Amino acid sequence: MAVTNAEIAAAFDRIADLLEVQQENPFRIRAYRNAARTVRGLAHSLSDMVQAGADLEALPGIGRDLAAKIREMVATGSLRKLRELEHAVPPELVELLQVPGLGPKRLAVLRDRLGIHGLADLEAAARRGLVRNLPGFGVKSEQNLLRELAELKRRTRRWLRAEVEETVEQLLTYLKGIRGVRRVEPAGSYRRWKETVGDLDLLVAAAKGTDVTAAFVRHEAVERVISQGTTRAQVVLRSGLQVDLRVVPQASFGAAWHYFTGSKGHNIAVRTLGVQRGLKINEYGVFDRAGKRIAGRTEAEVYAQVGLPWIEPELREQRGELEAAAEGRLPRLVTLKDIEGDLHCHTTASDGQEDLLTMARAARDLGHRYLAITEHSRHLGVARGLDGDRLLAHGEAIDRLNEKLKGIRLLKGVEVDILEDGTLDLPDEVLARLDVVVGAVHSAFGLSRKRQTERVIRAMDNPRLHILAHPTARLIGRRRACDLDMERVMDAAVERGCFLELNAQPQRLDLDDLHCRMAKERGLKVAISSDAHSAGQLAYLRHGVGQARRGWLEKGDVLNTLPLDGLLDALDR
DNA sequence: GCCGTTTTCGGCCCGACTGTTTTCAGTCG
Repeated sequence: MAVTNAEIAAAFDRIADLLEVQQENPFRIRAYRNAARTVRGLAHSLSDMVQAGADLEALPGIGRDLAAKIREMVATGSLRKLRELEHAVPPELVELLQVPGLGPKRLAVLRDRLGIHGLADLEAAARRGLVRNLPGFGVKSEQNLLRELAELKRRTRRWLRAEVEETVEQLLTYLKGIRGVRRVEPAGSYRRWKETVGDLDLLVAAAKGTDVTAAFVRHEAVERVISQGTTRAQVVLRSGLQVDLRVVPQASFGAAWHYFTGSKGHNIAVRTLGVQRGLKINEYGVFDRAGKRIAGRTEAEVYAQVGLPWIEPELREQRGELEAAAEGRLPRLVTLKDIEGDLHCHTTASDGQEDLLTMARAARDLGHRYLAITEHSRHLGVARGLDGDRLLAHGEAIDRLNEKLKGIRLLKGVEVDILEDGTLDLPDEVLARLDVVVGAVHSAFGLSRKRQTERVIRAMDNPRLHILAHPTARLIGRRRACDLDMERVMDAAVERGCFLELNAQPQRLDLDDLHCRMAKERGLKVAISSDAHSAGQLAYLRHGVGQARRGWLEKGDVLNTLPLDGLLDALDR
């Protein structure tokens, strides 16, 4: 089977880890990490690109050597260099790099002086008090290592972005209440709307002399303080979430916000543009050769100094946004306000929690002009899926409600199961009487790539199907994506006049950002849908819009930015 | 290992905090 981009990226990262343990040239290590990031962010399969004879060296951070390694990986499925390194370095040794506070230098000391080769060795040595006497270590670092080892066992999770939204709001409110604080904003991956966040980055602009970090670490939710200075503090909340706070003067706010929003790769690229113009860019501003600050109050000022327009945070992933900005072809990203309606939700008729009227009113309150009611079909027993008769009766109830409703139109729909052989779970004559047919895989997730791809394409062969829901069926952190040849699926959808969904449930966000970009390249419109199972969940659309924006989608790339008439035309296959 | 309107060699983003030092190295983001 063809090697995936993720596998190639993982191999490069693994090489970087191993080189790090060997204390290789840090720039060489960075080159591997940069390449891994580039590969991970590609919208095309490298296997296909190699087969098509594409110029790999045109990719950022890929030169002669790494291009050859990519071709080797595609041809053989593995890397000789990686095998040699794995042979030379004990695997447990690499795990030690995960311990916060332990880098390659101190790791080498532990290995050479105490023969430590893994987490268990380190714990035993620290407990016996052997670590404190090593050069560069002391009692404090020995204790810290023991605590980090304990932490490591219970931690190592990422958080769904949606999970930490409430915490963010609470912390922002708290920080704004501190005297002398002028402005508080989230930064980091949270601001870039990544589907998961590893920790939370918050930025504060404060008047001189305001002791923000002292007040911050006193917040009731803070369990432990990792570090605390005058301009920066890192804490762990009771929930286990790590929060990094930075404090800067107002004149530096834009530069700092840009810097702490990242991504790291984007920042480095912007700084490098600065260097080329004789400028130094840091979190305090943009400085000329004389060391005079010439910008920094706003992000736009910083970008302007390197000759670029302001770039939306969701695009700052070092995936071509700087080039697009330089050439004046940044996308005008879709916004929540562009959304005209929602094409996927459930009521008490299947596994939803609220009735038709409640859902309709809630959707109208969000400004929607239409809402498709898409109950499950009979095959999905656990969700009390509907058979044809119940579904048609439900449709009559929707018709009756539409006569009374003002300001919003309910569409008759279904989320019909795509069975293992690619047929749909309800007869065509039932589907023909609906406005919107959403099809979804809810079983046999583990089929081979070939069979899964054919299954989905066969479902789209049925002209009654309009939208393929949560195409990969992944659940972030819980169930991996189905193995689909997404390029083939998308090509097939375009040929057949089908659409793909971006399911906005926080644990799905399926299509993901890269898939959105693949769709856009093909002119395939995406439906951003809440899949709400309650009235409150209708607002989940914001998560979907965030993901869509990460995928460079514009208003015209999103199916449900169409007004009702246009939508019904588009659904007419 | 990458990369080039200063360069095909010699650079490679930059600052904060901690702990161990007694002026700084290591680590992190």
